[in-house]
Amino acid sequence: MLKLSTKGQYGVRAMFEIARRHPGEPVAIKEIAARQDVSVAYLEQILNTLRKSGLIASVRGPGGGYLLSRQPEEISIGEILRSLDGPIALTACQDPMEGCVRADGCVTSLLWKALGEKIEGFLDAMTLRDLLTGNSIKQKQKDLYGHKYASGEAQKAGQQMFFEKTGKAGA
Amino acid sequence: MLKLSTKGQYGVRAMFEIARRHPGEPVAIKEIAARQDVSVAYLEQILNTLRKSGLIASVRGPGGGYLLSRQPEEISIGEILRSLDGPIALTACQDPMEGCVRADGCVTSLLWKALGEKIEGFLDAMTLRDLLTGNSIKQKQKDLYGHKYASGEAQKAGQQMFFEKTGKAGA
DNA sequence: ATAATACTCTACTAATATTGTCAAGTATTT
DNA sequence: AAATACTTGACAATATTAGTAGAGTATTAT
Ligand code: FES
Ligand code: FES
Repeated sequence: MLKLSTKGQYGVRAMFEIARRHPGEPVAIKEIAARQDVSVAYLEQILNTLRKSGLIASVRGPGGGYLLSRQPEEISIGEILRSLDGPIALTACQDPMEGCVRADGCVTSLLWKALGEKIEGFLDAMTLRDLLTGNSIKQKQKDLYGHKYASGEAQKAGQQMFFEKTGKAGA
Repeated sequence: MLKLSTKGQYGVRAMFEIARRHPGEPVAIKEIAARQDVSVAYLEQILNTLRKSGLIASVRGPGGGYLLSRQPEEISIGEILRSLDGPIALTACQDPMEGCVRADGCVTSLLWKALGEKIEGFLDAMTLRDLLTGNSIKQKQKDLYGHKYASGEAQKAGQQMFFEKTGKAGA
């Protein structure tokens, strides 16, 4: 249960490949496809979406490819996944597009909401930079757990979110 | 993305209905169906699975129905969901049944693993008792966040899990 | 210019998983 | 023995995911 789409997974891995060379030469789609063992056609679809979301930029012509639009520490995993798979919506009731009439009287509503925010908090706090430095994942988790944050963007996503960001399922 | 199946959702709500009357008379499937607005046939399927997992027991004959097998504080949401939808497996690589050869060389592996454990920790720490008391969800979250746990079962699921439970994707 | 390289876009199909229904059967109690 | 209620397995409808195909556009090196 709670499966992540391959699109999302490939997207994150592709972004990682692009981030590896940042700042530097554009990364060709062909190269990413080879490294990550995904078809070029499928990757095109994915990168195209990411480009439209403004996370990457493309350079055409020979020697062209993709570049990060921002610094690695300014691109969170959460953003990448949302761009490709839409917002996290554990249940139909939590989906901003659908909403639920009963929400107030429903016990599980709070439960799913809390979980959703917890997940989103994690994904928004984790950036490409964290992936690049690799071993920082464990450290970061410890930080998250111990109530402190390591990298810039993260502060927005942590503690505050858990208690203040309530405008989501309200509909 | 990261949708929870209706099966899982209905299952949790059904368990909640059963827990409401605990300890006491068995709860008829018909009653649950009416309260939660789910078809009897679908619920039968769900409750049957839960019974086989040992979370509930059934009483036959007139006046029969379903009862909790354990105390509400001993039944976690995580257990309910795993029973109905199988283990949490964000990616194929994290799935205990599949595993991944590349796991060691893959950056995102740690990421999904960490997220999966975070989710599982949350779901295992949350019990039917918490749903019954309702307002404790917020409090519990605060507890979780602040590094302490409120109810029995929870201790197993929290801090330890984040740093020690590593046998999952190892395959 | 023009060929080679590389990104862009839309549509479509195949596979899979989810969601839920149906019907016949078994057990228990009044 | 009749009513109630759980039990089981098969199956159909639907939705989503995953991935392919192919035609097209832009850019640059020569
Ligand atoms: S039924 Fe919509 S929030 Fe529970
Ligand atoms: S490809 Fe299997 S862990 Fe990354």
